[in-house]
Amino acid sequence: MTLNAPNTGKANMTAESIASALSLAIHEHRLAPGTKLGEDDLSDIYGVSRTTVRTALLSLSHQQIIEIKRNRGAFVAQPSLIEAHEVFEARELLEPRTARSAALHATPDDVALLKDHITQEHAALDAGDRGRALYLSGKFHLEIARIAKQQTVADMINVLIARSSLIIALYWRRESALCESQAHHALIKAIGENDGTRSEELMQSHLVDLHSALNLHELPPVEQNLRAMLLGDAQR
Amino acid sequence: MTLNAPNTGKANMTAESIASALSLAIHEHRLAPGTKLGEDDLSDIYGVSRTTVRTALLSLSHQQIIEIKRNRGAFVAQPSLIEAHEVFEARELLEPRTARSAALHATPDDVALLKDHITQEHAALDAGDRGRALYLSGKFHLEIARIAKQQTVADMINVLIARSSLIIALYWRRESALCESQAHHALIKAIGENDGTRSEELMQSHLVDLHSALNLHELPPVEQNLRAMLLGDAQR
DNA sequence: GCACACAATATTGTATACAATCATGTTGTA
DNA sequence: TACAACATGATTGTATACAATATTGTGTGC
Repeated sequence: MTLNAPNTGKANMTAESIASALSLAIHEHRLAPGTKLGEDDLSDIYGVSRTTVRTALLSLSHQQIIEIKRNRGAFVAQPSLIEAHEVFEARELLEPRTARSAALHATPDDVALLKDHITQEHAALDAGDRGRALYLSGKFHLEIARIAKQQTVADMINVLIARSSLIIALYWRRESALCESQAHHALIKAIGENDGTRSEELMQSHLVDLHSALNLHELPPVEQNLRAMLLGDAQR
Repeated sequence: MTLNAPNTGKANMTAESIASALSLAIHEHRLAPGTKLGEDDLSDIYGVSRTTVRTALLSLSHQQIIEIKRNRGAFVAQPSLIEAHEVFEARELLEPRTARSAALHATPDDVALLKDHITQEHAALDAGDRGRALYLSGKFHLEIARIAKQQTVADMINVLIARSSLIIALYWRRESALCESQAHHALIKAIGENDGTRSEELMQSHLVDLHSALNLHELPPVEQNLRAMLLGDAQR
């Protein structure tokens, strides 16, 4: 298993850093939806007591990144198709107008930071690290909320982005990983020109685009997947 | 201190029920912003170990209802003025369009439920229980999100409502507690007529109205309050 | 008498121990 | 052989014990 976060196993592992490490691993699709997160395993891996692990898991469950089933343990969340739609609908409520606000607030430094983000994302893609590219792509959206100076909305978007990553793991249809790069470039341009209206429009259409790239008819939860795996695709 | 939730001190107190009890107490302004929530006190009150209390507190801190300061304990949150504006801005992003959606989904039963909510709220006001009336008023907004069948957005609104209650405790200006009753009645009417556009407009103006009822120049955090309490209002 | 340092106390943070629950493997019986 | 009841092991839930940190009280030196 690949849980090698930056400081795995080292000392000074707080509940927060463990939560971050797990969150990153899930973001980057190193941990698949449905994966069991045993407390003993994690306490061994990170060298802390189960108490600390449980705090971290509780934190992640509040972000709906993992699901804690009573007396059965923690599992990487498997958003249903309904939840998937809800998440993208929520993003469509929050992000377009946040992008407008960001465009009005953005300084040249902000724009440079966004460009740097895209550069890193491309570098990750070139290195074949799709997971990291996806993570950085999410951070791009979060950065826009930060520029808009709206921490409360940024926090909500952050959670929605994490859940989006799980949704993409389960329901993504398109093959090309580059498909959104154009949208992000156009957004940067509009934000750099302090064009609020255009930024809002671009964000809106970008999100609709992402939303429409979901495979709406796939049956995701493990049980159904098990069916498919055992009976072959014909039964789906 | 008045922490007498429905089943205070009784058996079968889970972390969740403790969190609910505390959340309700904060909602109803029985616990003021800044109040220290000592772990030993709570474990005595509810008859559980500190472990259970801590999970409850952690849950509330994730909703930003309380603030946990490392090595110093948990306190009822004291949103800053900036946060106050952010919370209402976020609500203005989410709730109007959710109200529209609710209007399109609403069944007669839903409308009856909303009316019942208002009746209860009036009853609480007549009984002089302003705290409970405020709580019910918040639940009214949450109910609309539920009718819209958007759990993800409903969860976010739920958190924002709780924080709004704290904000009202700190920054509320108006005297009349009835001021929003009209707005809620109008909303029910529009939703009952399945008039999405009007519902959205009404919710928007209702939120703007609430937002504008905040005292923008009040200095809230305890430190300043302490100054005021010790030096008198002249120093503010 | 005042400020600073130090000690005592109280409270939180973390680890460990025990209890409860669930999953699984075994055995007995029809 | 098939099924059910039971026993075993593993894993989570809760409580307690210990360590670390912050707060408060006291004393000493100037």
